[in-house]
Amino acid sequence: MKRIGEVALALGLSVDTLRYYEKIGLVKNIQRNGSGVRCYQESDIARLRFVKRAQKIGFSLGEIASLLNFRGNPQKAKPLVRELALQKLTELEQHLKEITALRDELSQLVNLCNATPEGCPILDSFETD
Amino acid sequence: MKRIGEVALALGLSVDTLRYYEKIGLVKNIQRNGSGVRCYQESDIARLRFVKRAQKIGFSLGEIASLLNFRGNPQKAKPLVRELALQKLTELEQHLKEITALRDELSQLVNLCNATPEGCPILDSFETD
DNA sequence: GCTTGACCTGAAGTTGGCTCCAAGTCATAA
DNA sequence: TTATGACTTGGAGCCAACTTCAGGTCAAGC
Repeated sequence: MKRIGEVALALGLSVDTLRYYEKIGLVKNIQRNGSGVRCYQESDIARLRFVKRAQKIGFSLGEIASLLNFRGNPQKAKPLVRELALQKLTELEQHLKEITALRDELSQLVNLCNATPEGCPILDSFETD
Repeated sequence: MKRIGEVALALGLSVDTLRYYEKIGLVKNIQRNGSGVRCYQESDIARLRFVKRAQKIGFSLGEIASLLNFRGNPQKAKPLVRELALQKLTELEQHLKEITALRDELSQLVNLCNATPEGCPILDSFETD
């Protein structure tokens, strides 16, 4: 039965973020004490850890909401979760390719810049087709 | 002397984007005809191509504005541009590392999922510390 | 003369994930 | 008893890079 400040500290989230997660329905039915103060149960905190971990993997809060809904029914969930994970994996691979290409191109420009005594080959490269 | 629609089509940008670029000062002093219609000169279009190319390299519009200002003075610009490019390169490398780590972790989860006949190891992985 | 379509403007809305604010309640410590 | 500090709320603000909207002008074609 932790209060919001303790939970925030424990999880490395801000209290505003915790309230925001509640507002968008990512965590639900947080108990309140007589004064209206949120009292997080262990299960709520586990849910929040789930959110954090899934977010770190690259899922959006919307996708995490889906994952959390799947959680109630693991048998039904398996293929759906697998599909979501595969799709996310594809996105990451694509993202990776694009960034690698950018990195290589920029790296080449910087090398060129080192090798060129005057003028600015980086700016020049933007000028020509 | 092209009109905004032609330029948009030629560059693969929307007319709204072109007007937006003008609003934020990324392109300046676009001529107008008697009716107030924008008339883009070749130099304006070159500038826009510069913007597109720099954006593709991963520079933000703000950074591109700086680059464009440098352009007037290539000698002075060189070290500044080099520094900006190096910094961007570092960012890209960092980004690359993070995404690779995510990719690997998710990939492992999907493999585990393939190898596990029942239950959902992906969801399970979010549950435990 | 009327319609169509491209253009104009300033302002507001969108996205995701927070972050901050003002104004108020409540329990505890000095 | 009063001051502190953690909590409450609804709502606004933030970021980038657009996108959409409402309402208006203008030139060309039928």
